[in-house]
Amino acid sequence: MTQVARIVEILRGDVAPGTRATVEGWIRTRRDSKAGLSFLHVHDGSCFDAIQVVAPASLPNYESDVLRLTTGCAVAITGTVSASPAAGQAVELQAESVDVVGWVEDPDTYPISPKRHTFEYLREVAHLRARTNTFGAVARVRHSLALAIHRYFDEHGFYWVHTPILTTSDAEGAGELFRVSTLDLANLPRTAGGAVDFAQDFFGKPAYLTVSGQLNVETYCLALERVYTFGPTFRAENSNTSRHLAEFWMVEPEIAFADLDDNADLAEDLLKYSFRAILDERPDDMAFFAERIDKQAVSRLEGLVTSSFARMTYSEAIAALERSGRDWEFPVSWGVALQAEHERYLCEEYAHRPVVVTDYPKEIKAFYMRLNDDERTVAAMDVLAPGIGEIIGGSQREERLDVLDRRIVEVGLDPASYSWYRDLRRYGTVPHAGFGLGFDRSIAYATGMANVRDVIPFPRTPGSADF
RNA sequence: UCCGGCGUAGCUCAGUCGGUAGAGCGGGCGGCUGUUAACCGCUUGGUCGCAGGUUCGAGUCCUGCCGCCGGAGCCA
Repeated sequence: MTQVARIVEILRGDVAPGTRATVEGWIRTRRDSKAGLSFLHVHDGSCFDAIQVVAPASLPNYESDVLRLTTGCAVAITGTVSASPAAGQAVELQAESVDVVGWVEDPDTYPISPKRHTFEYLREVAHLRARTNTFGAVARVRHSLALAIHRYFDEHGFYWVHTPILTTSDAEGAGELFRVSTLDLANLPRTAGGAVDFAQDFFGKPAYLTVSGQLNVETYCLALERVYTFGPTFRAENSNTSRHLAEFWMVEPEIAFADLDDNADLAEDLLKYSFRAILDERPDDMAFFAERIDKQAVSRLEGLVTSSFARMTYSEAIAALERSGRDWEFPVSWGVALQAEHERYLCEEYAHRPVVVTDYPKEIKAFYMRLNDDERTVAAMDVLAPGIGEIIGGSQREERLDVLDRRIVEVGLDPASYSWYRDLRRYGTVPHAGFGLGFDRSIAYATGMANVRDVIPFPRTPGSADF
């Protein structure tokens, strides 16, 4: 009886030499030898490496099938696992049968030919790019990081809360919203005044895709104490950068009976735990990233998990920027928002590691962030990572109803629109805090991939939502 | 949205001063070899993004449009 084995099981030695096994996967390369055999490299996604299959010319379908195999063909190969006599691999599979499950109908135009491709090109063939070394590695690291994040929270008493994707809250203030409607766009119902009559829409009012689960998850925080969201988030901003997606994944923990220091501790602990997990669980993929994508990929993570993050207040950051003697494109003074060039300096040149910047001027932050005693700043924090910029943004939340109302009015919003959010402050309010971690940005940071469009399977950006 | 750059073979690119379209890789054929991003030879392969304009002649110069990429802003 022959068992189907994942390639990783064979390569790591779980299948003893001499054992018959079947592997199922896709051809990466084929090399023929006049010694009377062909070498097939087969990958199945179970690990970075492909397995070398030795296909002897004595196979009945050697001429008809094996010699016609090209990159991308799907195969099922049964053979004997054996030690490899040549350098390059410890074990290989001596084929007894090679079944072609699916041919590549035209090797000349197969989009993933065995050569280097630019990432820009591969985005155009996103349905096939997962077969490449790079995107297979990204997929495995992405999976590993997601599971590590869930595991961290589970081990620390957090509950995963499924906050809604659809929302009718139109004033979250975190970005442009995608409208969701079942109205006939070509024949919109109108009110007497001529406006679109959203009373006839699916929810009886305007609806959108969520830009953050935070406000919702705060409600569960004030019941279960430690909670988090992990799901897709949507922003209809016309952002065209290597760090922005219209649909991205965000992790938003929220902790009760906690202040900004607890929040920063959590952010640092979570990042260290989950990045350490990548190093432990995906050494093969990370070695590839360090070799081919970004030489610092492994050393950067190793440094991150063993050293503490730098921490400074916004005021200290401004002072450091002023002392730098740099000629900033955007002049620095207390009260201005930190620009990309400032954030880059702080983590890449000033601290040489991730930096937590806290206590920003209230004018440049959201209304729900807790007002500090100085009445000028709020208990906000950003975590800045070298090479990628802001990967975390968070705050201690304003738990005092009178102060919250004052802030809502100050920024021009209507307290009546936040009735359930205000109720949390009316009924058993407690200090609490939380943050948003950009999951895709974290993958980019960990792998050294330069563009978040290449760390998510099917990127959505302005003007682009194919596949 | 703003600034900059780029659109030439399946892919990555070169193409000089405006003068009949090139290379590498891939694919095909052959050679060689327990090979390993193999190597050697031959070969295949083009709406030069689209539409106008200038010119005897445009891949090349001009105008408009479309698409993509990078940076900025917004943010995660």
